[in-house]
Amino acid sequence: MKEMQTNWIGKSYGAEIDFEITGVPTAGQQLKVYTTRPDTIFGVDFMVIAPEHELINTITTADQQAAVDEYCTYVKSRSERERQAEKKISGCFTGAYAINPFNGVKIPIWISEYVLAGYGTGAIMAVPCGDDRDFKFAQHFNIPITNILGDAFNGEEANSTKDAKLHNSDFLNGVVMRDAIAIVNKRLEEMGIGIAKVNYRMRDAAFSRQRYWGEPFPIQWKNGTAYPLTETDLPLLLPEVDTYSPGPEGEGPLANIPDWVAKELETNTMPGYAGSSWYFLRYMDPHNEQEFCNRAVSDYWNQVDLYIGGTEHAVGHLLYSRMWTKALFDLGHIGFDEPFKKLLNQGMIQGSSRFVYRLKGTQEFISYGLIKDFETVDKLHVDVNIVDGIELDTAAFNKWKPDYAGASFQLEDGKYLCGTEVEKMSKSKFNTVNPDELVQKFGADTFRMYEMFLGPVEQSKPWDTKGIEGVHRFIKKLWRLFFDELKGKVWNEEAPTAAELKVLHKAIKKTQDDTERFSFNTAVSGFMICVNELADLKCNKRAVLEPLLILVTPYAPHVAEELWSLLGNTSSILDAAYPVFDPSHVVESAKEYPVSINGKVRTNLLISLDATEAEVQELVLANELVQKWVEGKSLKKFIFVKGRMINLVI
RNA sequence: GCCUUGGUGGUGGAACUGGUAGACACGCAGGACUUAAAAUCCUGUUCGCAGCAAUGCGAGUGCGGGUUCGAUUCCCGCCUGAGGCACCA
Repeated sequence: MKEMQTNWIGKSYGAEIDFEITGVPTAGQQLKVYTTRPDTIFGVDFMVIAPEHELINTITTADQQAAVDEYCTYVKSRSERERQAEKKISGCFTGAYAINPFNGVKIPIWISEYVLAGYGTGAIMAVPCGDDRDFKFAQHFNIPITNILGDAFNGEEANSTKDAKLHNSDFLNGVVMRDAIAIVNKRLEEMGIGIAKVNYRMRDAAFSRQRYWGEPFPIQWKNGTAYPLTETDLPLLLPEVDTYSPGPEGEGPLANIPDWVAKELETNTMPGYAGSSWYFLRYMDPHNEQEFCNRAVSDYWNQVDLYIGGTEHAVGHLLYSRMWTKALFDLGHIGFDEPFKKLLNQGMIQGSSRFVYRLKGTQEFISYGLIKDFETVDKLHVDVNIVDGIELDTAAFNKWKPDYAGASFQLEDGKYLCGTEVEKMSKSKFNTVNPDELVQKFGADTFRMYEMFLGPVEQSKPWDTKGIEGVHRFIKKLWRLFFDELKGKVWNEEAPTAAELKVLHKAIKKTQDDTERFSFNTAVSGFMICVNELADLKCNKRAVLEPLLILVTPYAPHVAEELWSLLGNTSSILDAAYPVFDPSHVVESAKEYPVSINGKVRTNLLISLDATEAEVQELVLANELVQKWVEGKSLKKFIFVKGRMINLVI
């Protein structure tokens, strides 16, 4: 996550260096390159400039003019996509040379599309022995390679290390590369031909959307120039509209409002992250007419405790939110420079897709197990709702789409079997399931709890309703502790027993711990255990059930609230005090210890937790089964971990 | 190619600091209630071998090694799934 953000920002430390250019029609020109490795300056064997670089026009020699023109035309003919996809090595020599400022060596200047115009200066110094791309380029065009790495360079592939000692590097010989960077930078600055520089990756982040729902820009256009509204005209509110359809010529819906257009107001609106980057601050002080949030108020509420979001927000919402917060912090408007205390990445619920295989050019469908016998089949997504497991309902398939009305099938064992794949859930993949049906059948609480019960929140997994019955049974069982189908109300005001209090307080502890560490699936299983045990104890006592309901509330809020009110409570369960764990209810006096002999469990012994190690050893050795194993051998070691286990080494 | 993660029964998963692997649930099998079904309840369910049985023995957390009295957990090497990054000099 942090790495994604780091990559997105793309901060790099390097240097800009000016090189004299020689052997060209127009004298006195300089080539400015950006490099993160000034230490490798004695290994520069050629320069590369981007095909869009402006120097091309003035440094290309007459001899090379035709070749350069041809190359630039070729590059223009290739789309961005092509350039990304097929990474062909291509380039062209300009005929010009740069001069290495330290040793006067003439360095040929090449053009290649592997250098991007938009980053750094659009020009690089190429060091083939230290950079993979430069190395491949040099090999491809037979450019001699200078080795400044000594034994660290094998001549077969580039080595990008910073830890080697420099060779062939004049005043840097023997210096570790990492340390040489600062030395070179200092020299360059003294010579007035270079400067240490931090670079960022530029992003095309359009802060503008052609839609209605977003903050309107307080911008007014006059003769094609944008002017900000004066402060007295703020806030600028979205106008009421009847329709959200796009404006003429693909503009935003605001372009449909005559009044808005007449005032020449900007018709685009701000993107989602404009408001979502700081709305949590406004929530703290929503009615403040003077400022976005009073400092005393934000000091009181402080940071957001928990941010739950998928990784897709890493470089979207989360990153911008952090940036805005840092800016507001620097300006002194808030007292913290990170918006969120804690981050939780929930996993994605994926879809489980099903496929059918159509013989090319026909309406004949081949069952999954048979497709290897055919050469050309089309693999097509099929609606998961007409597939039972992996068996296709062929009649439903015929009805699914008009095209398939006349489809025929090649079956295996009388069935048409589908292929499967786990993918992102998507309508286009026909693997979506509608939660409404499940909510209608089982209720929202069951649905909610089942999602939690599926497994750890941060894990992605395919949606599968196989176990939902179990959660639903649990909720019904919880209900039956209060109301019996035949007898009606069964809950009572009797005083709880020690055993019942133990069950309750075990549950309080477990829910607390598991919720704290976002282990919702195990918390749900804890509730199941608690309800199972209370049912076994036939406990229908209010004194136990009421606290349990409060624990359950975040997990099954509707049922909890309903039962809470049926118990006669007049205020919401959301306002009830959270139960306090009392360890005295769950203390054990004895433990059923597993007794291992050489690491294998051979028996269990119930032993008091008060017993000393010597007493335990005596008890264990007296045991018949243990004696059988120990017989004839000597006890080498006795391991006793109080409250855990016993191990005998013989 | 680089980085981050995961791999445990038929299935989803549990085991929090190295201490009884498989909690809880699904599914399956058998049983109770019922004219029947639904609902509910009870019993069993990692695999293999032996036994009428209670039970016993052995193997077992992707694979191969190591550390340890003891490893799903720690270390080394490998296989494999998922996600992200990738001409950024």
